[in-house]
Amino acid sequence: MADRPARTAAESPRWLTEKEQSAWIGVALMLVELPSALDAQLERDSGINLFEYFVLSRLSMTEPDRTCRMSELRGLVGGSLSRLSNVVKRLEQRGFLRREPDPTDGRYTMAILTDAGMAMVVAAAPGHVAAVRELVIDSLTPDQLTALGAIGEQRMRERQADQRD
Amino acid sequence: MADRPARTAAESPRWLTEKEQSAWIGVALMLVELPSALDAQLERDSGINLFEYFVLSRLSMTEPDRTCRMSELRGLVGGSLSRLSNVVKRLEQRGFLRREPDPTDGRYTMAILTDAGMAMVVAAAPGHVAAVRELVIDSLTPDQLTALGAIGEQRMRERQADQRD
DNA sequence: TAAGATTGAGATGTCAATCTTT
DNA sequence: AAAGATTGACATCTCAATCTTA
Repeated sequence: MADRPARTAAESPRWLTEKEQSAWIGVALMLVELPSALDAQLERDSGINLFEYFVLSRLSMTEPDRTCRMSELRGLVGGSLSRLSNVVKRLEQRGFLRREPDPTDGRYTMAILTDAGMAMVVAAAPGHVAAVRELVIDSLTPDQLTALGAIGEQRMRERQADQRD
Repeated sequence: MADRPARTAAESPRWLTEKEQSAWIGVALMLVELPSALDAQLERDSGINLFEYFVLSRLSMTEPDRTCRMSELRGLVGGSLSRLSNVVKRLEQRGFLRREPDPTDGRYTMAILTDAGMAMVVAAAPGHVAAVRELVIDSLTPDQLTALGAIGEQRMRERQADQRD
């Protein structure tokens, strides 16, 4: 993911410094391991995966009626619209949310959290939060948390610009 | 992924504070978006995905002979051994590495980077490094980089303990 | 025609079961 | 029997093509 290949002469993009490289390798490992670990906890304890939880959780926070257009929801959870569409279909089949065309403009689809979906989020949250604490938050110093928060915010801002699908 | 569900009374695990929550949502978004973005660049420019690149890259750094047991390599790249096995099989079929049983102990499999594999890493690295800079490193302050590095390192240490498969 | 959303085919990841060597 | 590695079945993600409404 990072790392210069042994050594080569000609091409010189700005290689990573030692410090950058070791930081990046750590991040890369985190990218590989964190999702699996959080997936495993949720799957085991609640029967849903991380992305499904994230979708339900974000939807549960939309005011005032836990309802949201697919394209807005995509903005809240990241990833592609087709991925979201697949996941939402699965969640609908399991009764955690339902979809309705937007009365205002039939091109939009509204995703609406059901009571069962809300119950699922409420039931799954404690275990998930505990895992997030254990694997990430509680191992950070206040300064690190601040830094991470800033990184995250920036990421969220950049995301606005993107388009996929 | 984080976030308390509206509000509930009884169960009180240590919920995330406002600050923790927004930091975590940012990280969660990063977990969703970064791999796709890096995957896309590598796939487009070099025909391999992020995890494949990571495997080849880490193998290219093993001294002195770019050779490594599967189980050691798994430690270098994270993830499960079966995932690694699948990826290595694909990379072998494409000629980027080969596998041989360890002469010392037939239970081990050695993964050996071929010249073609080395050439692939060398060719793919500049574009990948540029993407890593653009999407991560260059948008961080020195403090943030330090923090991220610390998180990563810790992750690497914890990983040692894990066992999967 | 364009925007939003969905679908289907193919690639990849996961989990449990299996195989090989010790 | 145990360790290391692989396999196969199934779930999920991605990309391109399609469908619907405006």
